[in-house]
Amino acid sequence: MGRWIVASAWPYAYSIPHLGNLIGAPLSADVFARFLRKMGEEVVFVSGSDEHGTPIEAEARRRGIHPRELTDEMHERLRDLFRRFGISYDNYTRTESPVHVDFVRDFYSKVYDNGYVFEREVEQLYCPNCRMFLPDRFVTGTCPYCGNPSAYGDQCDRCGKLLKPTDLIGPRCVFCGSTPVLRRTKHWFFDLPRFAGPLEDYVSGNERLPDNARNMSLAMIREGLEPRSLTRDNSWGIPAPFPGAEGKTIYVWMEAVLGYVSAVREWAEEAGDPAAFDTYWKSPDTRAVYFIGKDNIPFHVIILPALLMASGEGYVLPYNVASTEFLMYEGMKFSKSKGVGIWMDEALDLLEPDYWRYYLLATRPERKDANFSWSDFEEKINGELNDVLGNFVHRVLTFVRSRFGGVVPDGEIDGESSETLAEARSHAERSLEEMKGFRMRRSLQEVMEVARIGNRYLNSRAPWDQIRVDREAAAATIRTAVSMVKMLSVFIEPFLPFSAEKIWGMLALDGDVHRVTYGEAFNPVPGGHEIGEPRPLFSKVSREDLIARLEEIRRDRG
RNA sequence: AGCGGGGUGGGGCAGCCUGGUCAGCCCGCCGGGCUCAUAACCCGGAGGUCGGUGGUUCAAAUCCACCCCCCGCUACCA
Repeated sequence: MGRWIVASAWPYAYSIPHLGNLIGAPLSADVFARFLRKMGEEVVFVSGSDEHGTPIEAEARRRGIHPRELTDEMHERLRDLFRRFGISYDNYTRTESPVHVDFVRDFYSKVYDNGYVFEREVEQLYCPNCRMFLPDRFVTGTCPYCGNPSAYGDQCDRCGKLLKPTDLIGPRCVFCGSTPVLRRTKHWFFDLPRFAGPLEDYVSGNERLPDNARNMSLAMIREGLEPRSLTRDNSWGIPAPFPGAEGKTIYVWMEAVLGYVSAVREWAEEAGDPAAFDTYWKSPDTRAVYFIGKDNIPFHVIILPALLMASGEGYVLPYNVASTEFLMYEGMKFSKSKGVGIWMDEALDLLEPDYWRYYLLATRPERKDANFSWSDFEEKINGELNDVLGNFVHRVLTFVRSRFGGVVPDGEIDGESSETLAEARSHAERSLEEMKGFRMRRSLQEVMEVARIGNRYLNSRAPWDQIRVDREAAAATIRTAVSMVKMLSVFIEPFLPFSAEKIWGMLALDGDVHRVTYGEAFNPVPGGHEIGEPRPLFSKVSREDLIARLEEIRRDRG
């Protein structure tokens, strides 16, 4: 039996995640965590709201409220949305959690004591009106290369040139439009370059890392790492613990990544078993898996491991960083400002979560960017989720009701039937192999294959004919088919937990489908067992209706 | 610009690492079957020579070189 930390990227507590964010981290992580639990592994699945940083501080200032008021509300909304999507966190916490704050301060004290932090004076743009230093991204002006009047201090979105904020012609504060001035300030830096060697060994030695993550990281290491600033002049954040750093806070990124660690500590303490923290984070055989979008690779493959090393605490390095490519929306990038995409709250207003879970997992951007399109959505939901899976379950269960009075007949499973069960089983088992390799789309496909086999089997056995001439044979067919439905409910559970629960309920089986292990899935349903009332699991969707309703929802919300 | 990923029948993808048994899967299309089921399910068929060129090899979608096209990333936004 193994022990796993499943970590999902922390959403920034500023806006609702869209479907691309959902599949990239929380949903993928959830499927994996549920899979591990069914494998009988020890799992702790954590994430939380990332609530510090300039955007939130600036927004709070604009509204004249304390940032915490903003993040209190957003944290609750996020927690609620994840719950409604069935994301089975063991701990969904936040960076304002006292456990996290203490952990971060303690962690960086150790890194400091170990000699990996140094201070340096830098010049940075400062907005006298907002009375705050401006990160590069928050300075706007005219691009010196292409003349784009709304280039940002880090990059011009039109010509793609990388910029420094001081390159901009006519720089302005993005919040108030004032002209920023250069000011000197002191910052504390993490001496990342000193970990180049160990990092290179770690990255090149971890052959599980996806190609994109490994290659990108190795290239960065070889090009030369630079020290990373650990502090900011923001007031909203975790106070830096370094001597002389009063008034400085820890840079959000360098702090929020530690949430993976602190969230496990908090979970262990709340469970009344503080020692479990060390068991998870400090046992060399614990496997820590991170689910992130590809834009987060450098932070998880380079900076996080370096920080963990620098602490000297013996924390386990990432076993894998399961990064996904991006999801596009009708061929365009998701964009809140342009209204391109679908957001988690809207999705739940349109359909039950398993519809989204199915589509997103079947379309998961694993090796290249994938595209959400309504026509594809309609096709997959109607043709696969509804017609293949939903209809198979329904036709089997209604047959038990109408021909056997709702009682699974005590048919002896014959040769053909046991061959079919074996075939179904081999696909089910293959789905587990795919999952171990983080190929969730194929894993899901293999589970769906069980339903396809079931449909084929029913057609070839034709129990509606059998029952007129050979009730025994019909009984065998139906008991076999019911057993396949059971197999399906267990194997589909990580992907579609709500539907799995419905199927399990209609089968009226004992226990909890979320806890039952894969091994149990293969035990045939005994003859004489009475099932519940079958109800269709899904219904077909119409993209015109959905699009129209989405527009309605947006109108209502203003 | 550098780096990474991708280009396979009408659409969406797998196969490529470990060359031959690979041209596969889902959808769509055409034809047929069935009627237990949510006009669902099942069977058969047409359709691709695997972005281009050149090479390695007895043999290449699969290895090598060069070229073309699409997308993304490039670290102090989170």
